[in-house]
Amino acid sequence: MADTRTRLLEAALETLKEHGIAGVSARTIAATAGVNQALVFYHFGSVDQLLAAAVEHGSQQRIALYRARFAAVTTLRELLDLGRALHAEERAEGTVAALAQVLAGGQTDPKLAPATTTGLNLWIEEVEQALGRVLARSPLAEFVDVTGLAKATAAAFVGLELYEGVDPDGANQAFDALESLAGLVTALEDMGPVVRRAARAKLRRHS
Amino acid sequence: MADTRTRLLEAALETLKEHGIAGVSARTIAATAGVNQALVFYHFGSVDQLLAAAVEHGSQQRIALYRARFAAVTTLRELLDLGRALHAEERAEGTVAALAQVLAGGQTDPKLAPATTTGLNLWIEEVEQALGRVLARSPLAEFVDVTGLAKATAAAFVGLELYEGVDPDGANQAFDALESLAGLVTALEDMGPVVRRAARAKLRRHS
DNA sequence: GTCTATAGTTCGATAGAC
DNA sequence: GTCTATCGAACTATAGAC
Repeated sequence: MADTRTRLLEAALETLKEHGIAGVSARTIAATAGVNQALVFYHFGSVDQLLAAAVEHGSQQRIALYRARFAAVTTLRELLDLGRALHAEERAEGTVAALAQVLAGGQTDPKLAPATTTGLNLWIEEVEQALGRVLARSPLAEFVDVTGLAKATAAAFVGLELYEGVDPDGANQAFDALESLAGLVTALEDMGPVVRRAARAKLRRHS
Repeated sequence: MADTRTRLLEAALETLKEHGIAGVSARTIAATAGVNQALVFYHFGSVDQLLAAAVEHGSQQRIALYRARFAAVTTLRELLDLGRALHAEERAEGTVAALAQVLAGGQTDPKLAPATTTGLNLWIEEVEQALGRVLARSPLAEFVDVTGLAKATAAAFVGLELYEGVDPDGANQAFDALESLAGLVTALEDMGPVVRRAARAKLRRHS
């Protein structure tokens, strides 16, 4: 059994997943952790600060588990497969769900916003590095900002996570569509130099 | 000045935007509407039911304003331009922000989930029809499920809206990257039949 | 249909015993 | 470091006057 501080951090994540940002309180978190309510304020000062710390703690914990798998990605298809596996595992575990809840809370609570950004950036960094490797040899890297694409990917990922919470079938359909869309990009990647030159010329004209 | 019922619906959206799902209550909404707190329960039975009604009300109101512009879209670039304009207008108005808040609340509140799905589906339908027109003449329509892609687009859109709330610069960067990515698809669209055949063959092999 | 008043609950946060 | 006890505030929901 971990120390009280750690138990509160993990209870905060569990409570966010179970009751949402509107349902967390010092009392509900402490009950989940099996400790007294006053300890939330002793260790973290306020509920907000506990939530902020919990999101950073959780993101770091989870990303450490995925780092090796991110590093092993070399193709777009592998990246997409990892994304879908990650989605399934994180949905069961709940860290991304908790992140999504504080992201919603951070819209109006200035104390929650920076913690959310920090937690999101941890994911974005991993996606960015994998995406950079994957796109390095494709015509895309020339015209698409990889950092921006990583941010869009992470934001979209959270949006899909929230969507799945209210419409699981729709979310599955969405993931399937994205998968076949990625197939098209892979196809473009594999094309010969003639086609790539043509694509490049077209891209220049459009950008 | 509208009737009390309508004022409560609009006050609920305003309060969701201003204070988030964790900050709405019969009292805060009634205060925004300038009416007594008890009227929330008289007209809607509970706060949850008011929120559910407000989201559907808001989505219908806003989509009616955009329907003509969605119908005018014929190319992917036009669709993306509309998406970015819509993003800016809705961010100022706040309906999508309110939808995102009940989406977060709907993860754990069974009374909120169906209303969120209904509200989201209104947007998805518009995107789906425009997307169907845009992709009809491209090789994409053969391999990508348009309905699924519309759902992914809407979910990603909400995710980006939430991301913008905590990191505006990052969100802008994400939108720019998506824009240049769409340029690549446009380029593929414009390619000659030879290239399209090659792409088609590749896609078959990968799917 | 709108208001006041109120019951009963839960909340954040602190003081103080151990 | 952890607990009990507690204050003051905000909350949902209802009863009842107008």
